[in-house]
Amino acid sequence: MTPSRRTQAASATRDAEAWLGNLELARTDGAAPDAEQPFRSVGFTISTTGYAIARRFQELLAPLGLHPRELALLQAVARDEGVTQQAIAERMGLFPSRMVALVDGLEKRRLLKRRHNPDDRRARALYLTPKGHQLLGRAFAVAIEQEQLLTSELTDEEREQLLELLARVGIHVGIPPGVHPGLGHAALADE
Amino acid sequence: MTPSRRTQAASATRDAEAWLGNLELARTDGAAPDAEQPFRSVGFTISTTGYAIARRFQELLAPLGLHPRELALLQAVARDEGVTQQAIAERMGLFPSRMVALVDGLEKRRLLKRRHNPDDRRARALYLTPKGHQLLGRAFAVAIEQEQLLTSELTDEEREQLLELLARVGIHVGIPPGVHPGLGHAALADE
DNA sequence: TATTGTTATACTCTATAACTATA
DNA sequence: TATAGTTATAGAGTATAACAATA
Repeated sequence: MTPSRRTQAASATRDAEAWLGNLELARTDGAAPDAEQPFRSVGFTISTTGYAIARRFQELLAPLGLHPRELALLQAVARDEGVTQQAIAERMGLFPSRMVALVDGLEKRRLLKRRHNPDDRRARALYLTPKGHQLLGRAFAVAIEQEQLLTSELTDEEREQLLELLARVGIHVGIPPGVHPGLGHAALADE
Repeated sequence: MTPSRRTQAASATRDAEAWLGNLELARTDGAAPDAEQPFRSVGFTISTTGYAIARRFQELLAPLGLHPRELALLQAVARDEGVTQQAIAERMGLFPSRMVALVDGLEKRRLLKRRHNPDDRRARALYLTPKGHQLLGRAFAVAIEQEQLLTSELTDEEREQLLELLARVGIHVGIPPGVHPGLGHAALADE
């Protein structure tokens, strides 16, 4: 049933790596890894689940012709029309040279456009086109749909509690307690 | 205070990407992204937290000269001494050609060694050296230390509940309910 | 003829450095 | 002289294909 090992790979969308996905931790007391009672690590579980979610989201986004990174850029522009490329590059933790290619691609597809900043003709201000706004809306719909699926097994209370517990864990890896949109990721981005 | 944008990058260990780390979702009802009440997405939060955990783990592992992928390999061999490269490659979702480089590196460092399988002289059986066993032990110690830090703010009950809630979310992205060590990641690895 | 492991090659992605046009 | 954006280049990392030894 397993296809030949030479062809099998071609189909896989095996992009990054499953992070800790292949790692199975021993029990806390240091017993042998194959001990009877399995120890489920919180870190491992969050990491694995988070990877699977991100990956699925990327798949859901693909039909729109959008990579998560592109969506992030579109959203950053929508939130703050007229920002310069550099400002966004800094906010997203990208190199200026990467920004160029990223913006090029979206501009070619008429999702956003560059204009010269009249005050400083070196700088390029970014704006979404109507088509960009529309696609952004569709991408949000996808995200919201996934979110609803993910939480479909949870009551509102459980959902809140999950977020609260995650926050208490996240503190130890540099995720600020009150994750406000627009500020949340900054700490992550620059170490 | 910000260093020149030309030099700043050199220091960054900005490896993969922050997945959904830059993505901030709108509210469920589709209101404007900058609406007053922030909506915290479960998918976004798990993904971001999991990425930060994996990344921190990678940093903690670096002083041992070990990449998570190498640790995964060492552990797979420890769990099943004498396995062939191909068996492990399949289990870890790696291409045979990638396995070669991976094993080469670890063998050069005397952490494991290849032997010819007497039954089938094409196949190479993998074994850990004592040094490999020792390093694996140290890596586990690091993992356990991180796990303890991550859960230091949680009671045992809360920890169990967090795992339970995560499992209920994970079902929707293909993570099997009872994540037994040794089986857990398989579904993820080959789509 | 098929299979294990290997080597060689091509391709993608990202980081660094050099360049231009403005300031 | 410094800065925003761009282009060009080099370096990882990874997938594909060709190959040698063995079955």
